Amino acid sequence: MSSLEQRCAKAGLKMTGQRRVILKVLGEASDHPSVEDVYDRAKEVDDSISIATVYRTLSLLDELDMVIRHEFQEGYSRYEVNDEHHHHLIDLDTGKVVEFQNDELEALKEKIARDLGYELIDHRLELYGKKLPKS
Amino acid sequence: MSSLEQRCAKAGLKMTGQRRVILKVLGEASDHPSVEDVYDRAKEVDDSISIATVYRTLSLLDELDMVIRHEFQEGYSRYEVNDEHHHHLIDLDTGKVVEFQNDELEALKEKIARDLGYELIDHRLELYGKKLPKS
DNA sequence: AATAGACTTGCGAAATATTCGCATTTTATC
DNA sequence: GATAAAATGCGAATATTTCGCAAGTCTATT
Repeated sequence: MSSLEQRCAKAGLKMTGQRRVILKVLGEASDHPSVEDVYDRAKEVDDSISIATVYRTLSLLDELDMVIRHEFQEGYSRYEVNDEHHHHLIDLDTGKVVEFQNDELEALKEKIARDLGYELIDHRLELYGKKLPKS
Repeated sequence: MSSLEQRCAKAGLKMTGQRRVILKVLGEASDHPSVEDVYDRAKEVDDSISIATVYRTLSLLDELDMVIRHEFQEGYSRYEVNDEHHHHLIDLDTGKVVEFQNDELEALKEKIARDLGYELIDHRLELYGKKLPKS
């Protein structure tokens, strides 16, 4: 049983064939698949799966905080498994997504929120850039 | 002629009654109106205006960099005039949007992008928080 | 291993947000 | 004022996501 399946069980979700497939797809994805992407990959394993189930499952996983839903200004959502905290830099020429993490940034965000009188619950940061010529 | 109208003229856009109304609505907004909001406010001035025109105008203004389009994870877009650079903290209890600016943050973002080998073209940062009890 | 009952699924329809085609109107320019 | 290009309104089309419901499946309990 995968770690994702365990977390689902702990949340009281029934482990159906469709959910197992979707969790497998998510666990194996190294990109940030859209709902359609997840649907396509899941269909390769179980052709009978419906896109409504993919939507419903991803919503559930999002509520459980097991995945992160992104809206990279494309008009649709992309998902990734929520394990290590990080942010994204989107290459404006290729669409490639680079992940990064920065402790100084984390501290600064906390401080900004606190200074505004707020407890920081969540946040999102996206950088959009173009590749620099190698120097 | 408002400053927004001037910028439109400079871009070669024709100044129609509808555009004038939409620009006025945007210029007077102190919140972050959705397309529907802009449409409603514009209709109070000119009842014949169509929502398609509002969509088209906002898209144009976005391309011209005269407005900023936000997607605060609500399933629709909100707009604001692009004057002073700033970011947003969204109050999770009330939905209120607090604007802020932080130079240290700006410098850090530039540095992160550069270290990853990218020129920073654009970025977005949103903090989501809950109000701290006054101490 | 049969059963109950709640949960889940697939399907198509519906809801939402946004874009588009096209005939008509308006604008800026001459 | 005539002209060409641009903009508008309308309704239809698209795209993404949600929903209702009948049928199927899972888990716990006999």
